[in-house]
Amino acid sequence: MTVSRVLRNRGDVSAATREKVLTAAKTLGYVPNKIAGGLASQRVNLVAVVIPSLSNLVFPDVLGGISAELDDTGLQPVIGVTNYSPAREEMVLYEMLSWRPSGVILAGVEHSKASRAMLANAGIPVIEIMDIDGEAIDTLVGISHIRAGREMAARIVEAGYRRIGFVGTHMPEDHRARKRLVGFEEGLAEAGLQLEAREYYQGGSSLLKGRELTERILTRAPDLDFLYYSNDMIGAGGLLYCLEAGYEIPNRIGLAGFNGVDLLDGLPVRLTTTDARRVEIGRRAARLVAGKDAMPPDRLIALAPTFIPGDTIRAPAGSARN
Amino acid sequence: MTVSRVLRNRGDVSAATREKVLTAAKTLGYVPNKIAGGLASQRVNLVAVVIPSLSNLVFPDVLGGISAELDDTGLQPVIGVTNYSPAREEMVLYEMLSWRPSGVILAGVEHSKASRAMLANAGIPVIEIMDIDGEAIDTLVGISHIRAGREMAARIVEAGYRRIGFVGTHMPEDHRARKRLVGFEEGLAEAGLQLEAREYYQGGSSLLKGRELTERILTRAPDLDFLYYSNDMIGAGGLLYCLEAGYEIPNRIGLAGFNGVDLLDGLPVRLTTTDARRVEIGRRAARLVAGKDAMPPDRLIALAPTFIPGDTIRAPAGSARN
DNA sequence: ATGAAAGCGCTAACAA
DNA sequence: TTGTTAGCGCTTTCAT
Repeated sequence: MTVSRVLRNRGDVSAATREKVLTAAKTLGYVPNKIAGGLASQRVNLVAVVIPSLSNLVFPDVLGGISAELDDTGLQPVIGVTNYSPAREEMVLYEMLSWRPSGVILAGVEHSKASRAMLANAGIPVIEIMDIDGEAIDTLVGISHIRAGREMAARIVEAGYRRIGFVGTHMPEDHRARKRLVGFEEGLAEAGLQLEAREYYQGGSSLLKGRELTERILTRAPDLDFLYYSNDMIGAGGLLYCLEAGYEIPNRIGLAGFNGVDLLDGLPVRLTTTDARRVEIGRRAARLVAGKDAMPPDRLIALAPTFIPGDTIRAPAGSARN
Repeated sequence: MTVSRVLRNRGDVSAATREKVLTAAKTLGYVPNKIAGGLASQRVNLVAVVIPSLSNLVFPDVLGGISAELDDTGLQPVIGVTNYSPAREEMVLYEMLSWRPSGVILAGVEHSKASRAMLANAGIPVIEIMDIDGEAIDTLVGISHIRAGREMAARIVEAGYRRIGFVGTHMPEDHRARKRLVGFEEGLAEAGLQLEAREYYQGGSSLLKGRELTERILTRAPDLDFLYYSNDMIGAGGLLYCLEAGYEIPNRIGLAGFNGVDLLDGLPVRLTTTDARRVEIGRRAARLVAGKDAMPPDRLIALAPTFIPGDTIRAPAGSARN
């Protein structure tokens, strides 16, 4: 009926009736039923966004990018959280797809067979974000974490460090952290080096974890001259520990994290890290599902992880000191 | 038809046909259409959760509580973000209510008239969380931020501090931060004191902001002996600044934040703060919408903000030192 | 234990 | 420019 036309600004409606309908709707407190609308039109203005965690500082940034880019499109993000569990991811996807969203944005390229099948058959754009080291279901937007790890290794070696340790999460399902470590070790190997020590932890990242792990690894392997952390939060904890313990940074020991979170900008010393391009990844993914950008012909948008020097790594050997 | 019965484990279905349907569904990659289902049944397993921000460390915790408690109920949270804008909140609510969720959980008690009307007429449980200083639409779950501010003032005065400054956000729409300050000033007034200086900032909280503001306020008012921050993140930044600047903490100057985020646990010195009971608030709200708990007769679940002593406040005058 | 049929509140196509 | 009508894919009720 005409009401529908008015509420959706569709078709020709006289200004008079338009006005009438609008005021009637307002006074009645009418809220249209999108369930019926969606059923009738076979279209729904929702974009499913599936991420592993909200407490990880990384994902709010991605969501920010998505949300900013979706804002003027009439599309609405719907967020699902998997807690890094493939089984949960499958459930969440099933739930979300049963609402027939107009697109899916999900973190990572590792998914259960059933999840992949669901997504491939959904008949909607599926953008896998954050990580491009893997096989796309539809389209990938992200950085190579292998490359990020490898590049950091190169910088560290170049700066003259030789006895290098790693501190990171032991979550088999955090594939991006795992790939960074793989790339990192490859990078070291190219220079004829290998990791001297590793320290793993479970659960969320916090300054405290970073401290504890750093103390532990330096107790076990006191002659380490560099520590690579799997994220900035534990890296910052390690940094605080080293400062207190009196290590001279970056000469006696260097440190690097990963992500480039600006929350931590005010630390006593700026932590060396890699910007994971989180906001940009969110934006690009959203632009694709919104149809603002055309799908890339090779189904891939690869961004470059960006090295952030900070103060916890020496200048490369042979370079001018500033 | 029978298929529907199987997929929802309803009614009597023979094990044989049941099996048949299930395998057929799996091989076809069938995903039921909840839009149609929702329209037919007039029920939908979604709970709308509306919060101001995701980058604020507070809300992921609340969401964690909600999600944990909803997990075994078949209900799914759908998250909407308002960026502290009442207009956006109205839009988000409109969108969400048009999907006829089975409940709404939203942060704060300040909403536009239209928002209140929508929610009141939705005919579903509406739980306003975080803040109980205001008029409920339906039911409130949270802490009194006025009380939180007032109690912190009492502790500070009791510990013998007298020249007190405040560092906080200047967001007119962050009502909880505003109320804490109101309560704080009331608390000071009861002791015959008033704030000696204030420093406001805009935008997100970070360590760096905390540093800068602290330097600024201490430059303007060098004889302050206590700083109350509107959250832990800027409090931590201030703490780092004071440590570096050589202030003796907590004797020369004391510091306190708000929230009790454990992300920051590993700071060189533990920041005095107030636990805002975020996870518990999320849990209780979720239990209400899920029907696990009965609605409280007085439409209010008031939790107590919990003082966390930390190391940045002196022991109360006259108490035994430990 | 299974099938048949009505109808949820809209949209889209068509008629007036 | 406005009104009419037939579904959208399920759930619910009733009949078998």
